[in-house]
Amino acid sequence: MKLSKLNIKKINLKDVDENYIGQDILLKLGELYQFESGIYGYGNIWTKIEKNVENIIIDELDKADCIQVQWPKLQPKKIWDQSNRWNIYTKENDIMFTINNNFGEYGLAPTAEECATLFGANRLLSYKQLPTTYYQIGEKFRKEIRARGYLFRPRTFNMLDAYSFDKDENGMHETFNKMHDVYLNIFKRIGINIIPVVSDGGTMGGRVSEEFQAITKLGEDIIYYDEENNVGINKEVLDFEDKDTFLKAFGVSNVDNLKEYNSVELGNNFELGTKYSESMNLYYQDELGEKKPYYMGCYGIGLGRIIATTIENNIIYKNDTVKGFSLPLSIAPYKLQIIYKDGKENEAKELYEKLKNENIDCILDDREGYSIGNKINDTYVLGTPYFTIIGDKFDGKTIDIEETKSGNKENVNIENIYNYFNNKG
RNA sequence: CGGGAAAUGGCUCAAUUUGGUAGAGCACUUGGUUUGGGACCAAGGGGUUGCAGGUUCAAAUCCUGUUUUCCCGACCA
Repeated sequence: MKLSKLNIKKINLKDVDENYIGQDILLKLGELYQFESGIYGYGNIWTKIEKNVENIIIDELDKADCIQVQWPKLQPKKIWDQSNRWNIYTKENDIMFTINNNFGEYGLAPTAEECATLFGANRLLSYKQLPTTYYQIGEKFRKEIRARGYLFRPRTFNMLDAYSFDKDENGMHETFNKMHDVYLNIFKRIGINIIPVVSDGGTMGGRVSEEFQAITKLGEDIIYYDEENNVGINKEVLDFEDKDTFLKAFGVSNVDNLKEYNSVELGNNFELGTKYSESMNLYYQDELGEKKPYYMGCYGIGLGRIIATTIENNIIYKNDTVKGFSLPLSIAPYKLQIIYKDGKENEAKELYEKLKNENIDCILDDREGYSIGNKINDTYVLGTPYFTIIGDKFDGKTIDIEETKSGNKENVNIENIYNYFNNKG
């Protein structure tokens, strides 16, 4: 990427919203655009971060034998009637955007249990094909009563949603536990500290649902976290449970170990049981040739929330003033920003081309009329984790690479840059 | 839906109390000097003050209505 082509706006860091610094920076750059409350457009930076997050998710899910598919965002009313959820979603909860014209009546997908169940049941005819998990990544629509916090709670957002089919309850538990591990790997690779949180105490000792929470002061949720046992409990849950028994059941040995944090829910998994299979009348045949309902689970991750959380949790300050933010290498759209002094354009371009050929995503700051200081500072504003300056001292063999987050500099041989980033990733 | 705040150039805001030619900083355009951690000089463009109505000789300013945005709450399979 040549920075002259990105067309980012010059911004004044004194003007940014102090509550949501990172997202407001992107908004002021023009890298996010608000069309209406809760409805946003995404620029190149956000889009590329999201692609990187997606690729990690896809990689981990595929390793776990999950199947990537796509279902419509425009969903016919009749399939929601089939599961008896149309009235719930359009009236009781009133969370679904609907379209009604002479063509028919539709809902804009807030989730996809109906599609998944129909799609799965059409081809999973025998117990031999179970368990199977399908997943998709795409836009979801929800009539949130109050959108807030930029991409923390918007009305349309990109989400991973996976749906598992098992032949019985035990199988469903196994799949649920497997997905728990897969999710932890995903968040680890993305670079987010995640806390699995008990969010439903319906069945003592059995997790029928769990949330994946990240600690951030901007979160709307409050969790109690037992660091020693790596267990979190949502505050809401404790309000209506027998505390002591409940906490013990989930491995909290000492109530004093619990610390209170603000957090945001990045993922949520549920054991659905036979709810959809039975309400929609969809079955498979077991070993004895008998009709049996699928035992299902669903697993969601909000991509926008992951990015918003990552950005807001990695704000860079210097001398108590905001400089920008720094993205983890694993999801940064560009790993290195190349800055050069007047007269070093050719050397810089040569380096840029070389790194491009080695598949290291980088930004060449080829804008004219900007001082070195301007260019350095824009590295922070774009979240690029590393930058280098091709200046008078450049010897053609090595470059100084500075990490924006720490300010640490390392002298790296140009021939070793690929390994340099690879070892960190 | 209840409570609160706000709406003035691309951004952040002033002028509203006490009605009287709509301003600043940043951004943008042109020319010049700068260029290693958010430089400077000069010239310039851009706003029917969210919308509608009313009061007045005169409305960004007063009155009524309306829309939108943000915050707190309720809500969030």
